[in-house]
Amino acid sequence: MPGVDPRQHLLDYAEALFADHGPHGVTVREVARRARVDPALVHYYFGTKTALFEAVFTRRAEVLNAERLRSMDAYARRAGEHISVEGAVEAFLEPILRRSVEGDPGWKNYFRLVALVNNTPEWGGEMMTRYFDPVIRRLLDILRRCMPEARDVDLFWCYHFLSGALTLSLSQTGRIDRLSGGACDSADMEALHRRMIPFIAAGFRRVCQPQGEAHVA
Amino acid sequence: MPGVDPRQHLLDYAEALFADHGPHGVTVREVARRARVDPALVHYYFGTKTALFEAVFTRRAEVLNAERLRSMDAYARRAGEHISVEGAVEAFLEPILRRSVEGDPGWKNYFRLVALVNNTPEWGGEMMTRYFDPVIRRLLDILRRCMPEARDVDLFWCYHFLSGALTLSLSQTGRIDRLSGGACDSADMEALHRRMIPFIAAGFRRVCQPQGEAHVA
DNA sequence: GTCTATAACTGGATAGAC
DNA sequence: GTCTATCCAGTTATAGAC
Repeated sequence: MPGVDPRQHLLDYAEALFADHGPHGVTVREVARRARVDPALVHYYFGTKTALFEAVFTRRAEVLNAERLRSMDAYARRAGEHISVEGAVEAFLEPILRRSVEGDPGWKNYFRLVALVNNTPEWGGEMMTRYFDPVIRRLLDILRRCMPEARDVDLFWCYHFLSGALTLSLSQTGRIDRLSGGACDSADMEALHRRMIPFIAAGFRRVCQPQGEAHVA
Repeated sequence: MPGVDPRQHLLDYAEALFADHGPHGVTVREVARRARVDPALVHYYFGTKTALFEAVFTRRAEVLNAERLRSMDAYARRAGEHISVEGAVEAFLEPILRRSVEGDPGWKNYFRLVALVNNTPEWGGEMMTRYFDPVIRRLLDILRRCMPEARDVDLFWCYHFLSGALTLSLSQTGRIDRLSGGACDSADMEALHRRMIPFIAAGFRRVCQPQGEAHVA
């Protein structure tokens, strides 16, 4: 393979395999075989299998986090006083949903991996915190401005529901396709986007702002 | 261990380990070691590691599904014309949340395992469908009566959000504890219950019944 | 039913030639 | 940087004694 960085090449295949089977379900040899790279080179580049896993997780996290912070800042500036729960959630999710809609297979694999990690006790609590907390705090800051009377514990729990709904939707298990007998397509990220924002925003309002539920911005 | 069924005993320890690390992260030897049972007996009782995993998953699914169907039927009878989205979701979730509140460690491990499976492409689509679809169809039947104008695709997507929010909440990764700096306790299933029902019900209404959002039952 | 022994194999990791 | 050869710990699974 001329002109290809073998390091990035390995990360791509490791990402896809880790997303399907989880780190324990993947062997270094299998990653190397798929990438048509010698198994010993995986250790040359990354040292250990665990380090390879961390490298996969880090690579896109940094790109994504930076963009999500920009997206929320831009929204807050743009909206000014007319800030809304829908707008905040939209700004938080947009960088993820846009990449999903665009269909880049690397990003789709990455999101499946995040979903798996998020729901696995062995890594979930620690890794998700380490990589994504700053972005979430920014979202909650904006939501506090929309709902000044919201209690922090309510905001945290509602974010937890958002996180679960989002990661399952990104995990692409084909679940909703089977459940609906083909009426829904788990790869249709446009359909997801249209429903997810109002669903989540309505939930936040109901729990965090029980009195003011009626006035939708 | 006198008077203990070694089969159930093995299932308990396998359940706990599978829930923590996923099937690939667990060895038959480790299950046997924890259960203080000879490794060869695992094969004697269950045949293969995969069969052990299926046995773990099946054992409680049957108990739980039967009770969830009863719970929803009882609610539909009791509520009659005054059926509500909140009530339907509550009836659907009650058998799960009650067991979580009661704190039986076996059930808590099982719920963590379901969360992990739900978000792993390797098994998620197939196993969740095979075990849980009848219960979900019953929920959607009741919701259709609450929201006659709801479209099926909307109901399926909203259920998907419910499923993601629920399984992440049951996965007990300690995520929300860290995120909230200790203000929330992921093991506090009462706190979960109080917020989850209104959050999910509001989301369903907003997406499936955009016109009638104002009149809460 | 239970345990010992072992077959047959695969895993991560490395030393060292090129 | 790349690849061959290999170490060795650990894997599922089973045969066969008790």
